[in-house]
Amino acid sequence: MPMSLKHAILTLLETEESSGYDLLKQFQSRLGYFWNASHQQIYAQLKTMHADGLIDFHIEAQDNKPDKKIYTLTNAGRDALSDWVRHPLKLGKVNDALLVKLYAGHLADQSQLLEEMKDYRDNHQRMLNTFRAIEDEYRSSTKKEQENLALPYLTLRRGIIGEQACLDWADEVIRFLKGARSR
Amino acid sequence: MPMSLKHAILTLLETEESSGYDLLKQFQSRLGYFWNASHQQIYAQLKTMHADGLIDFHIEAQDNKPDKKIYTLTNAGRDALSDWVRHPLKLGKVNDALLVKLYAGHLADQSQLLEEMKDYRDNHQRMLNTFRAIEDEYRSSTKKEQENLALPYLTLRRGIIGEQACLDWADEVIRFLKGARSR
DNA sequence: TGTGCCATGTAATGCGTTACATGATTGG
DNA sequence: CCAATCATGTAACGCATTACATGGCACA
Repeated sequence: MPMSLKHAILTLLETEESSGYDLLKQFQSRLGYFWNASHQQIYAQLKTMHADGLIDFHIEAQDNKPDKKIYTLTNAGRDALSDWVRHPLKLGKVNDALLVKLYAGHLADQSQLLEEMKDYRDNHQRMLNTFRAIEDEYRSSTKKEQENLALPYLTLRRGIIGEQACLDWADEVIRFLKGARSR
Repeated sequence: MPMSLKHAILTLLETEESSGYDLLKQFQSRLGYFWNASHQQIYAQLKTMHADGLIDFHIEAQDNKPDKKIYTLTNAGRDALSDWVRHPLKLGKVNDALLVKLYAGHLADQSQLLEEMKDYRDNHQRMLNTFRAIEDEYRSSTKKEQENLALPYLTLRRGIIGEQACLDWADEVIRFLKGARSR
């Protein structure tokens, strides 16, 4: 069982029919933590999934805007999704360029590294803030809604815990680099 | 500036000349946290890097073992590496299949999901134990050595903090899934 | 007039995975 | 005898990135 964009798209369509553009927006906004894809990738994937009979579409005309292709799951798509959910995954691979860079950090300016770490920290701080805002929204919703969104909420928690870990680590590194500079 | 295996290999060769197999072992063991690559990928990459003049090699014969191709950095390779280190990176993309699965978790058995989360937890616990063992080694080395390994140590810290975050999150999810089952 | 959003794509290239392939040695 | 480790690769395929392309609308 390979993992791919395919299953992420099936998952989103299972909840709500969408156009390629809608999917892109979902990835960019609230699902950014767990999956990212470019519009080119999404449109290409939708095309092959349609050819494979996993999804169907109809055209929706709009006023003052281009037409949309609204995709929906077929039965085959639904089957493929629940089949995938039932199979265990391999552990995700870690390929983190920043760590490679730090490992080779003696080749760079300390102050340059420090700048890069600060940027990294800022970016993750921003992500964390976004996630916390979504969490607040969730917490102030009705009990009924909280039950419905329990699983998505757990994925959000992954985002929050993960971003906090990024910040903690970044602070450690920044502290070190500042210390090293003063020597 | 794209990131790739190339820079990870340059980084390793900068410290120590190695064969493709040696590099593989380094990725698999202590560098597992920040970069992973298969042997096929590594051999292919070494070949193109050699063609591009970034590395050189000599053959080393061994008793009772196949010959090795020992690669070293060329000046061009060294330049390419320090050049790369000087340029800022984009943020890494998050594509986490487990989160997609959890998001679509209503399509699966709760007990199946629970099993998968437990496996996930075990795997990350194992990683954390490995990293902590390396950390203990580091902490019990001489001050001189600690200074030399300060940057690699920071990458190890990323591993430790990150794995701990995985465990914390996994526990949260497991607690939830157990609760849901009893309802 | 320019920037950005809406909405869709193609083409080329690069990166990663899976399967296939060889052949010797060591240890249970 | 079987499995694992050492050591190297090829070929086919799939997934991701970058560049290129179109065209209307809204807002400053």
